[in-house]
Amino acid sequence: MTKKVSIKDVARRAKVSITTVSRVINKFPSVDKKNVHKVEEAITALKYRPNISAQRLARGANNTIGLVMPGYPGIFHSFFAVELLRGVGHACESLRLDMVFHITDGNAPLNLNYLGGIVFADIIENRKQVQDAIDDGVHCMVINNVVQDMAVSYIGVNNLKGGQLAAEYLLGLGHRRVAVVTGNLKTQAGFDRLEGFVKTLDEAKVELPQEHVCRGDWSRRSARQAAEFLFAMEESSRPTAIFAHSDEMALEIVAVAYEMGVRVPEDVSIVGFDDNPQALYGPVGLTTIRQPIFEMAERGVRILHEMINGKREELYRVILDPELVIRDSCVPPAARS
Amino acid sequence: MTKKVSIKDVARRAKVSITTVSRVINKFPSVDKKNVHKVEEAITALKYRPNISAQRLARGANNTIGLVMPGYPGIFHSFFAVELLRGVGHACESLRLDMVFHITDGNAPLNLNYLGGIVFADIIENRKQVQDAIDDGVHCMVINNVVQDMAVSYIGVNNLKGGQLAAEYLLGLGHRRVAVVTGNLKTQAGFDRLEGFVKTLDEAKVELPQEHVCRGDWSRRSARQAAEFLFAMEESSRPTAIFAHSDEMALEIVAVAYEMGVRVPEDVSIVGFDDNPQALYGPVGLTTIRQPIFEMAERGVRILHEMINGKREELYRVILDPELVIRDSCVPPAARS
DNA sequence: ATGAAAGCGCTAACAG
DNA sequence: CTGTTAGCGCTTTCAT
Repeated sequence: MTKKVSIKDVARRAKVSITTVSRVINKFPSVDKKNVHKVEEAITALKYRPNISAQRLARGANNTIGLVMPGYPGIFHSFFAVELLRGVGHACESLRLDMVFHITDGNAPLNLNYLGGIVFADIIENRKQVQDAIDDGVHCMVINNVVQDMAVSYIGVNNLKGGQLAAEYLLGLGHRRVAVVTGNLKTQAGFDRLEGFVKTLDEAKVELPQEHVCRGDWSRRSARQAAEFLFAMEESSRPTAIFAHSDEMALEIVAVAYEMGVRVPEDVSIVGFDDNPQALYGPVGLTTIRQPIFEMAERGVRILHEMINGKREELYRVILDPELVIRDSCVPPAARS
Repeated sequence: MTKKVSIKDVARRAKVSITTVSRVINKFPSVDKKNVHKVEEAITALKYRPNISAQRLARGANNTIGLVMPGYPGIFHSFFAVELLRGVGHACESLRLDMVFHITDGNAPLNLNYLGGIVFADIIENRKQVQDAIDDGVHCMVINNVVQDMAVSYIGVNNLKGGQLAAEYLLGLGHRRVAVVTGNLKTQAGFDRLEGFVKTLDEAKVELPQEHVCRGDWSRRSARQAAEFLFAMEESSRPTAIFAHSDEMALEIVAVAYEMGVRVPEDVSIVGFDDNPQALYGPVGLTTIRQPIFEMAERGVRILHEMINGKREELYRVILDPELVIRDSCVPPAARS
C-alpha cells in the first residue's frame, strides 16, 4: 500500500499553508526563499509525490493521449510501427503527456473516451473508431493516412508520389520488366504505392504483367514468398527490377536472391521504402524511398497537444513528400533477353 | 475545448441523483431498470464521459500501470520487446488497466510515481529506477530479469539453462568447434546465456577460443559483423556450429552464410533463441531455444494487478525454463578437418 | 508574500 | 432502491 503523504502533511511539516506548498510545487516565483527551502526539505523528507489525478482534476486538464494502432499480425515487427511508437513516445515525453497505448483489432468498442486526444497510427479496418471518437468530441490525429471523408486531422505521406518515384527511377535506369511486392493493400500506404507505381509505368507505356504484381502484407514472410516466385521465373520473363513496399521486405528479397544465386544488383535491382537504417548494413546498400515516420508521429502529437489545449481550432491536414535515396541496389538492367 | 458535461448534468436530465448516475456508470446491480434506462439515455444524449481523474481521485485507487522499457538502440526491432509489449497490452486490455508506456534511457528521474504499479521490461542500466520505485512504495514487477539484490518481484527465464541447452545439443551432435554470437552482455539474458554455454562446453572439455566468442548487441547488424568475421576464417578454425542469442541474429547469420557461400546446415549448424515464428519461413527451419516472453509479460501484469489490489502481499518470484526446439538448422559436423 | 476557502467531478458511507 | 453528504488532493481566486 502506497502511503498517503498529501500536500497537507508537507504543509504541516514545513509550517506553511498548503497553498504555499502548491506554489512551490508549481514553481511560482513569488514565494519567499526561506519557505521554498522549508517546503522542499519537507517534500524530500516525507517523500511526497503530488497526486496527479488530483492535480488534473483541479486544473481541469487532461494530458493523457491514446495511441491506437491496428493490431494486424506483424505490425510490430515493422519499422513503421516502431518508428511511430518512438515518435509518439518522444513527443509525449517532452510534452509531459501520458500515453496510453492501445492495440486494436478493428472494431472493438475502444474505451478511450476519457482521453484528451487520440493518435491513430494508420487506420485499417477501424474507421469506425475514428468516427466514434470524432462524434464523441475527442480530438483526433490520424498518422500515415490521408482521410478525406471524415472531419479529422491527419499527417500523411504522399504514397502515390512514392510509387511514382520508384517507377521513374527504375524506368530512368532503363528497366522495362519490373515487378512490385506490395504491402497489405488494405492499408492506404500499400494501395497508393502500388497505384502510383502502376500509373507511372502505364504512362511510360511499360507493361506490368499480373504475375509481376505480388501482393504481400508487409511481412518478411510474404516478401520471401514473392521473391521465390519471382526468381523462379525463367530468364525471359523474370523482372530485372523489383520495387518492394518496405525496406524490410526488400531486405528479405535480397536474402532470397542470395539464397537462390541471383545477384543484387547485377541480376536484379531492388528499391525499397522507408529508409530503414537496417538496410545500410546488408550486402548492398539499399536504394529506397524515404518517408519521415518519426517526424510525422512527433508532429502529430504536438499538434494534437495544441488542439487539446485550445491553441488550435481548425483541422490540421498535411501530406508530406517522400524522397528517393539512391544507394547501391539498383543499376541498369543487364543486356540479356 | 471538450465540453464539460459532468455527472450533474446527466443527473439533472435523467431526474435522479448523481449517486444513481454513478451507480449506473459503475454497473451496480441494485439500480431500478427504469432509472438505468433514463440515465443511459441521458448519457448518450449528452455524450457524457466520466472524468477519469475525478474517478481515480475519489476511488483512491489507481488502475494505471507503467511499462518501462530500456531504450537502447534497436530494442524495438527485437522480437523480445514486441512480444513483451503484446503480452502486457493484452493483459491490460483484459484487466481494464491503463498502460502508460515509457521508454527509459537509464537514469532519467522516471516520474511515474502516480502509477498503481510498474512493469519493468528487463533492467539494464536502470536498476536505480527500480530501487527508487520500491522505495516509493510503488508495486513493481520485473520481467525477464532475475534480481536477487532488491526486494522486488520478478518473472525471469533461466538463461543459464538456455545456454546450457544449446551447448549440450551441439555437443551431442558431435560439434567440437563452436562459436557464439552474444546479445548485449550488459543484459542479464546475454550474460547468462553466454555463461551457461561456456560453462557447459567447459565441463565437456571443449575449448571455446576467444575469437569464437563474438560480442553482439541483439541487432542484426552486430550479427552480420560477427558472421562475416566467423565465415572468413580459414577452414581449419572456422566453427562448425554457431549459437546465436536471438533468432533474429541467427537469421541474419543465415543470410550472411548464403551470401558468402556457406551452407546451412551442411557447412555450419545454427541454433537461435526465442522461437520467433519468423524463423520458420527462412531457407531452413531454425533450431532454437524457446522462451515464453508473451506469457511472462501477461502473467507479470496479472500478478502486479493482484498486488495493487491488495490480493497479494508477498513478492512473486519465478524463473521459467526455456526449452529446446529442434528444427532443421543443425546437423552433425561434416567430417572434414 | 501568504493563507482561507471554494471548488474540480466523482465515489462511498450512511441514512432513509 | 435512492438520495444526502462528506471528502479524495490539489489549484485558484480573493483577501490580507
